[in-house]
Amino acid sequence: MVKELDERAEALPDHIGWRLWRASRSWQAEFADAMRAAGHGWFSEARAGLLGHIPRNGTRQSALIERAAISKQAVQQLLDGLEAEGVLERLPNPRDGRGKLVRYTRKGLDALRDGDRIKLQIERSYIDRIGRQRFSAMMDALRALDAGQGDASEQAPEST
Amino acid sequence: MVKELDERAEALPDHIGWRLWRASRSWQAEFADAMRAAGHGWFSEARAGLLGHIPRNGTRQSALIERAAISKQAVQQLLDGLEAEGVLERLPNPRDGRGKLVRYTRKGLDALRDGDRIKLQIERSYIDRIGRQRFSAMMDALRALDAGQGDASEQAPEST
DNA sequence: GAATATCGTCAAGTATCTTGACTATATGGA
DNA sequence: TCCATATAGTCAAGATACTTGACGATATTC
Repeated sequence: MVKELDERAEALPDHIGWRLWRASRSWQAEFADAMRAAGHGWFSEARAGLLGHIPRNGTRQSALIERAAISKQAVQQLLDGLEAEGVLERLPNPRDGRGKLVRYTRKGLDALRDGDRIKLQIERSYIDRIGRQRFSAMMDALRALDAGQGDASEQAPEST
Repeated sequence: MVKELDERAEALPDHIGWRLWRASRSWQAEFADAMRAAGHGWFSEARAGLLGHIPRNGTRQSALIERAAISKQAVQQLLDGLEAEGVLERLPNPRDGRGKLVRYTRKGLDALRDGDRIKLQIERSYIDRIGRQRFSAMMDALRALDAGQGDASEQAPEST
């Protein structure tokens, strides 16, 4: 092994963007691993990002497009995949002949239930690691930040 | 416009994973936009993720592969792109005929300097929005979380 | 009912990753 | 000194997650 000078204390980032990125990636990876381990092999982070915008009672596909910060074609492709996996289904919108409604299948709802359980487990592990007070302070700050931005959707608890 | 019942208060997520994801995405987008606006049109989030692992004094390519949590081929492809953009250069490692050293070009160092400036601007805007105390509490919690995980690299301030 | 906007789809291309196979060099003994 | 094995990097092919552009069908508006 060639160990040399470039190997000494190489300074790595420590700013809010880096920390958020690390924490987010870590959470995503942990969650996705647990979901796949729970039998939801179709789960991916991109799909999770979309599912997070689909409430349990379903939504119009066009509403989804407004919310997710990606192109409508990307939304459609993700929906295609999720529909093919049997997680979601698309129905014609009885009130708009152009539109479609997206809703969870039984399989999708099962996944949401497992997802809720896993989220609580991860949250507990975080609280164990850094303490309830620090955890709460972090959530508080993150909520406050998000409230300040607001690209449309701002609401209360639920879903993936 | 067809406004119907599915349009009422659709519950959206509010758990730590969602909040981290939102905050991280928001920061990344703001930073990348500012970088591109500053003339660094080659900048992307994936590239930023790699650059964050390259200290200002350069590194061995293989050290980079250990740090970034992606395959060596992915690292190589990102390096190919960054080298083609003239942001980085790869030199033979004089102490290891197999290896290469990665270091910033003048253009790369200029980008790092602008990046530092932009990071400070974003940080200030965050502090303005949620207050210094909440901001510090958030950083503290994020650092504590990261320290608990540790996939190798843990160090002090610097770089993208 | 004609102009315009919205909803969804199809097609094609790009960025960012993956795994597998391979070459070249280094290292650590017999 | 030579051989076995590990390490550093590359090449090729493919998957996933996006993008923009073009389009048809239905709604809305005047």
